[in-house]
Amino acid sequence: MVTIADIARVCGVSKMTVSNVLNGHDDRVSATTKARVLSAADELNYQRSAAARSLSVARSEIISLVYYAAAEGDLGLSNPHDAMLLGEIERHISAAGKHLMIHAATDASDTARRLRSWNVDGALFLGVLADEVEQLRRHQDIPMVFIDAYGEAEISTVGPDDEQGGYEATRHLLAAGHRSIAFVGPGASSAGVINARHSGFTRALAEADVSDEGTRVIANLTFAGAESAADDLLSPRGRFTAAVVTADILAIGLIKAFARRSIRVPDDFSLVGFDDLPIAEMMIPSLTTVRQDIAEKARVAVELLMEQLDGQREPRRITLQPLLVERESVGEPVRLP
Amino acid sequence: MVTIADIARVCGVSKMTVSNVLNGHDDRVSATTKARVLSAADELNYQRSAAARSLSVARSEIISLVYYAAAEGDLGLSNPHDAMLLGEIERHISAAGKHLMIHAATDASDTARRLRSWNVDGALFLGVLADEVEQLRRHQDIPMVFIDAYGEAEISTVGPDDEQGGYEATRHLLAAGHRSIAFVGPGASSAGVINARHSGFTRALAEADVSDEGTRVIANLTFAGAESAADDLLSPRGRFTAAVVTADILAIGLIKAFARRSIRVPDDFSLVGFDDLPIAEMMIPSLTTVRQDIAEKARVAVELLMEQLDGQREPRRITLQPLLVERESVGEPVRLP
DNA sequence: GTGAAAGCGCTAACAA
DNA sequence: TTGTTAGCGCTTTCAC
Repeated sequence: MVTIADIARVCGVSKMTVSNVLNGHDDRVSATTKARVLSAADELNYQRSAAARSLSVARSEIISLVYYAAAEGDLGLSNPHDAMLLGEIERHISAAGKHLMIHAATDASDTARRLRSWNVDGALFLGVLADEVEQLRRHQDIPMVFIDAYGEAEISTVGPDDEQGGYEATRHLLAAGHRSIAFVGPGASSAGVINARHSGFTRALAEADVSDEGTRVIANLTFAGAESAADDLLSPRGRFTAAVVTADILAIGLIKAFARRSIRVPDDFSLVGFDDLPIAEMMIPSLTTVRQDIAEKARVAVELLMEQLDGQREPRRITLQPLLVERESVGEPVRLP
Repeated sequence: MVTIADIARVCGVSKMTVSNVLNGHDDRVSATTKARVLSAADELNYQRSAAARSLSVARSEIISLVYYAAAEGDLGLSNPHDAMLLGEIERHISAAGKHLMIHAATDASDTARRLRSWNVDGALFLGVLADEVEQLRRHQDIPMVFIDAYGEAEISTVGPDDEQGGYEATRHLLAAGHRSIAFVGPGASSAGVINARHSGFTRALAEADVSDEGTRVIANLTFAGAESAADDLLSPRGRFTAAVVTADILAIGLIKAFARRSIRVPDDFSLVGFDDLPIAEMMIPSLTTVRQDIAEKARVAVELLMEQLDGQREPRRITLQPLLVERESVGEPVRLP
């Protein structure tokens, strides 16, 4: 391994001079020695040791991305949304000259330990758990930004305006003439995202003077979940003519489950999804859905983090406007026989 | 920040003793002091500095996952396959007590630089580029495992047996009675994966005494790509009755494009995909496809890497057996009018 | 403009 | 069983 000592020897200067050159402290070194050092560094293919630097300046230039994986062998990172987000985040972190570590976490203290271990400069959190933030902060008070998180804590967050998304999805169905609209999503235990979307749903119904009684249908984000939700939606037959579905993947499952029951979308039943996954466009029928701008979300998340790294202390909460993408899964209401 | 010096002071022992305790060098320390040190460490909420340790032992416990993102704003990590793989890899790396850094890379020397910077213990490569390995190794000779990579280089690799996959997909169509079968995938410039699958395709056709002349159809993995491929497949009408498609996502696009042209799958045309994405099952029709066991791939990749970290020098090439998952997208051949 | 000394937190090697 | 010394590669401080 080649160190600044090697360069110093080659150039006949001290380590300090080399260090100054390499760090751009131009005022402390003559132009000629600078050139000499630089070319020697290049010659020797020098690469600064991040660990050594980190140790001596007490900054690591590492950003951690922490995502929460439910304990049960469930791989937290398994959907296109997360993948795209991660890819975008990596770009911005790299562009800022920093390094990205990722890890799944199940509990806050373990997470804090790992962040401290590398003296991570800042962390991005993906998923739930905003309320564990205090516990985290107690151990490790570094800049943190929470993505798609809900909670009361005083933290920087980025996420879609889910209430508005739920509202717009519902308005769209109402505008198409639907009055018997279900809200399909994971159960109560789940994250605030769902609740926010549900609030928007409720608001839209209220505005239209439509009751929301008995409209909430629980469905897990699995095939089986879609199957059983389909049964719920269709019994009794004609109970609902449309549904706001909290995830495209679930809407897709529903379309499938409906097909098994000879219910066609949108002819017999209308659906609005959430996310606008790449496949939403490719489905038959293609999915009308509420889009999140993932690239924008990543950009803002990193920006908020950098802001804090630059000294900004007050947390900021950014909500991104959702966009309703109209495609083929919404039609006029039909009463089934 | 609390260091071993703090613990040493509290316990009235030397730093060395603390270090020994913390590293489990039980033979060098009495049970009682060990207990004292341990409880003090716990008390003070001590966390070892990874940077300091890395510096002193010349090992970082960092594994890098490098994936290649084409230059053009294309986010390398955007599909479920990569996301799931990444999630699984993280699990294994974490379980092994190591840390995972990820970064997109466009050229080998940049990549090498970053690996050296953190003195990364080993690296996993996702995607192409196996042939740049020599260039990488020249700069940084650490354990490396290439996932889904093709090339001549002497390296450890994990990947599906694509030739076999292509073979089985084609056999399946032949068995269903098809004789006019196309092979649809990205162009020649693309990775070896495609070529391997194509070899399997050719082999199956040859065995069945079917000519493969003019059977290769080029299609980019985009919507537009699927559209134009659909045109190619259907002109002249009836040229093909089935296709082996090198990616589920492309097969899905094709189904859609076909639908626009009133061609139904599998009634009018049969398709076999590759990957078995989660949505493959959810499509209408659900997709017959060649599955890769992603979790297994991740497991093996990490295993190969650990092997090398443990001193194993000869590279190993592991191919994973593909599994043809029969679903609804293959039917009997029909000559279109 | 340049350099020497000290120290970041840790551990390997050697003494005691 | 425990402690001392030295050093990993870098930067900060202060002197020249």
